[in-house]
Amino acid sequence: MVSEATARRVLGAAESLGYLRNHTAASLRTRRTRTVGLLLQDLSDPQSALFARGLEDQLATAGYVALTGSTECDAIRERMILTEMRGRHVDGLILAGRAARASLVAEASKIGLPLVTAGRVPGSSALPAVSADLPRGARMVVNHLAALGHREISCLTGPGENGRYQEFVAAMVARGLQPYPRGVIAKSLTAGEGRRCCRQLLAADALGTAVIATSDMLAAGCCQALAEAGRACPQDISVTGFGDLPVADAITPTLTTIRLPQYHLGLQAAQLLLDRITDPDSPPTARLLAPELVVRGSTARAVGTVLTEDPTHN
Amino acid sequence: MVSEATARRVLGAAESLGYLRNHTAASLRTRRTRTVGLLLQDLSDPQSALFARGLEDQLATAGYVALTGSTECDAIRERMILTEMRGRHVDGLILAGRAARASLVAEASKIGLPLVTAGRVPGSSALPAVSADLPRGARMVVNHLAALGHREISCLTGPGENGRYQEFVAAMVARGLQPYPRGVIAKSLTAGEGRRCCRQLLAADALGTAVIATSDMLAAGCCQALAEAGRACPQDISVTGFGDLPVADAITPTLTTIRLPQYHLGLQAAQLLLDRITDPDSPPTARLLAPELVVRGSTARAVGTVLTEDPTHN
DNA sequence: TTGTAGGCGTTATCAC
DNA sequence: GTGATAACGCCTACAA
Repeated sequence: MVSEATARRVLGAAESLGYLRNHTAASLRTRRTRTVGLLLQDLSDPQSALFARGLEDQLATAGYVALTGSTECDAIRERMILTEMRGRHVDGLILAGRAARASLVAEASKIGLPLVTAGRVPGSSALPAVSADLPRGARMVVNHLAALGHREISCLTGPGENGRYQEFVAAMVARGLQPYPRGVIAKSLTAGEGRRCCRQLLAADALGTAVIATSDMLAAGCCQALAEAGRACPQDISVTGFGDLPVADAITPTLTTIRLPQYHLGLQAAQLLLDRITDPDSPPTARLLAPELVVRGSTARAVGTVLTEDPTHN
Repeated sequence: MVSEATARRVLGAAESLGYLRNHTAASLRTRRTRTVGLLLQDLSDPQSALFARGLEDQLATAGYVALTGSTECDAIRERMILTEMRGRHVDGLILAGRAARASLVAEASKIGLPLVTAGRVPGSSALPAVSADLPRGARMVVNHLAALGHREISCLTGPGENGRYQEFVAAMVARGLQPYPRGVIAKSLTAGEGRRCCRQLLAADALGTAVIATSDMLAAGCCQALAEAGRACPQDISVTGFGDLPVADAITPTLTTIRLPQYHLGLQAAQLLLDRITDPDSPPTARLLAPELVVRGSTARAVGTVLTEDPTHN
């Protein structure tokens, strides 16, 4: 109706005159706020923050912003946050990580808003979902250790990491190994707990030649316990982590671990939600993102072993 | 005009009927969105995330939410984020950490919105501000080391940490010490760079009996370099960090460091902004929050020294 | 005190 | 195509 160039000129002039479209009024009229709600357990968790940053970046490309609510997996908080977001008429919701527990997913679904879950193992639900390929990550670790000649591998896990632990067990079984001994369970995902559990395994002489920890913090604690016990890592015992937190590169020895694509998960979650908002009837795609094996200094050949395969190949 | 109890009953009934006040319409009418903008360098930085979480919690108590924008200290991004937030009619702005550089503060001020800066050393500006008491943190570290008998103390710093470094120098001078030798400057705040710089100091035999690092990550790298060089920490050399990141508790030895009250800074920043929104003419208070010395395993008495004062007292 | 109408700034519709 | 007009849902001022 009017040439592209002219349109631009007008818009430019408007802007230089200080005009800014009133987003609030537009939202009221169009019933779209270009705002989405992000529910996660705790924004201050570094992995969550990385996810949130990815989300922010992708949403920004479409003129969207996120409202973040930390649920702490508490029903009261969840209720309040959901109410707040409904009142603010968000265009969609993202449930990330542990916050995406069944009860919340159910409650959020009832609202009838586009919904995406992130970082949860895709279940039976027919929701769009993004998550890291945990089974694959577990296989990468197990294959790496197995290729280094490790046969007696213990496993250290903690609260909320049972999914990861199960994947490790499955990967070991697939490789003809079995956890040695049964997994040890920390009370929290802290270095202190990793240290304590590792000491316990040491005392029982039940470490094997390698320890798989289901999170980097536990692995870091493990390395501390080994150091204080005078056991050399990786010469005597190999240790692996999971997550590739900043800590992985900062401990001695540097930690071999699996890098989870948190930032990328954020990008993808945003895109999936934007797609859903644009076309609510689009099929609920699930996206699985590949993790990455980062080989550093905490893994080495099992003592008295000859290499038969490439430990960096998966 | 109507009794409190009745009002409650009506509101309760309304809610149970599924009524929710339309926030958008209310905002249009009242010209208040109960939304504030948070500009920081990078939401995925764990310290920033902790701050953002504090902000979120405090804002929530007043029915406010935050829109977060990661500026990366890039002028283009800053402009876009500011425009977006103006368009969305945020009620106020918070500039946190490195994002609060002079040019942005100036540009944001022009908007004429309530403004609070956080995590920057309070300058001459007449803006409300919250920040950690860096000079005090530096004194705590220096006093701790001095009380342990350390006299030859080297200092390791990195990009963006010059303020902290200056505080350390001042604290040392105040204690009658001088940095030994001049501070070494890492190219980034990573363990790798800390390792590299520490190796350099080791090679030049210029470490002294203690190393002050201006961030935990550099300190962690330092510990790695010492371990690989066979120098015992803390028996031969003490190391201190700054920040109390998760890594501080996960390395060997555990790191003596200064805990910065990031979460609390977030709470306070939110409160200051809410005050300013309620009464724009209130005086621009500046709030200084006390850091905390966390003594762990990386500091010990300097060799051949007798304790003359309590190193945990400040 | 109680009720009602007008307007916040957009956008979408509907005549022309 | 183009231009006027109503409506989004709430708040507030003013009239009854």
